Amino acid sequence: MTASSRPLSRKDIRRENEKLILEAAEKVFAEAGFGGATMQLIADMAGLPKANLHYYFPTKESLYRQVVQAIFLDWLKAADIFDAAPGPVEGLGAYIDAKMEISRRHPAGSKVWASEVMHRAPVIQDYLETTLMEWTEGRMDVIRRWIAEGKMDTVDPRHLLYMLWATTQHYADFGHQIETLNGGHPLSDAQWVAAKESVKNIILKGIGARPSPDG
Amino acid sequence: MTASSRPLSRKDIRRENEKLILEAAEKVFAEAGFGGATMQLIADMAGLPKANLHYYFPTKESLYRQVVQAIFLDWLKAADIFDAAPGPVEGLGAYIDAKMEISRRHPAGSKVWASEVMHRAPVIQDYLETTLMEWTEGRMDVIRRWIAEGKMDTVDPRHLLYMLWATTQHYADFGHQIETLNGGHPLSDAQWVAAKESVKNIILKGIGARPSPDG
DNA sequence: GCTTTTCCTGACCGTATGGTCAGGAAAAGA
DNA sequence: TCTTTTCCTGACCATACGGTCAGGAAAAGC
Repeated sequence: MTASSRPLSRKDIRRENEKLILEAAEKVFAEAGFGGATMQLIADMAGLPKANLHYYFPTKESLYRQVVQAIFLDWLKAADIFDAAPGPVEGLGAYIDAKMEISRRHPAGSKVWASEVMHRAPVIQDYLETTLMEWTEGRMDVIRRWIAEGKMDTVDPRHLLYMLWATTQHYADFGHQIETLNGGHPLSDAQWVAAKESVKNIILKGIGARPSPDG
Repeated sequence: MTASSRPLSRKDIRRENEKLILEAAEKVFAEAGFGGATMQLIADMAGLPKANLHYYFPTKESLYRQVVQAIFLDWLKAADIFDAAPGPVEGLGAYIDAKMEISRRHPAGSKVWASEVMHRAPVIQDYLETTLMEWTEGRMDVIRRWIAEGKMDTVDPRHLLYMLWATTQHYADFGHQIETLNGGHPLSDAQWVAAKESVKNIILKGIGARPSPDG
């Protein structure tokens, strides 16, 4: 038997409610944009009175900021695979898989990020200039190393990264368009596999990625 | 000497003001999203009183609808090159060039489109289901023909199209992020050329596109 | 010249929104 | 048990927004 009826401690309550609010906020911000989202709608979706939202998050901006930050951290984490890999086939392949999986499982987050950047990043500009900049430089170094080691063609690592981001996030950000062009149905499991394979095949072949010797 | 001081005819006035409003609206909708945009801001940017906007466009929705429609028609037109080409190298190459050029010259339009689709296309869903669907089917036929003629590898034409859209539009929709990662400077002419070449090289090689015999 | 149509706009209105607050409930701490 | 701290919320407020309208200016039509 679970402890379902045990009275929640203060910490539990706070954690639980913040989670409820952040999840609801992510969905509403993704569907309506920052300007179109309303605190009332987020409150309804979280099942809490509006005033309670303002108890945990003083302003709409502060709530939005936390949503965007959470997404950004998630993304950074998802790219750890990149470094450990012996070469582009494994590294970029796994990275594409991971980002496609995020697009599938977490499309709202991707949309919020896209919307934030499209609006000139009013809230996370400092992240772009520091954390993302450093992350990007590091990944470009990895790619340059692979090129120097003859594991792939000489390509501009920056534009390769942009292509990876663009293609994988497209399946979340433009998911509605893709769904419509799929006859109104969400992509099936098999179709997601096909999408991943298509992306990986074209890009890995496109950069002349050669499998590592000891596969 | 130009006819700068000639009194404008009714038609001229209407055309001129509608153009002013639509241009201002596209920018404001792109920067703030539909929900964040205000008629007052659009009016200020167009240099007209707010009530005058409502004279030409009865509601905010109707103005937004016209902005999105204009963008959509622009995009369709830009893809004519696609059909006439003898093979993927020329056809897809020219298509990538054209779409990259739109991303460079017309980024606001791309952002408005992206925002509309991300919000489940409340205004142009019918376009997605009819015009875009037909357009997509037609282009996939062309790609299948090229595959059948041995001019490129066997790839899923649908996901190839998505990759083309994603990659080219990324340079408009995420232009701010790209600019930030470029040290805060917009891409130079040379950098745009490099971007185009990178995209074309990777994708065309990735699909095994073979140049047409009579180049 | 006279009438009709189109263009223009300051002032106004109802509503919805982000945010506040007083006051109560209840867990934590002593 | 008593006090303190945290949690909770209905009612309220000021503002900003989309949209209206009456009435005037000025081309177009005759």
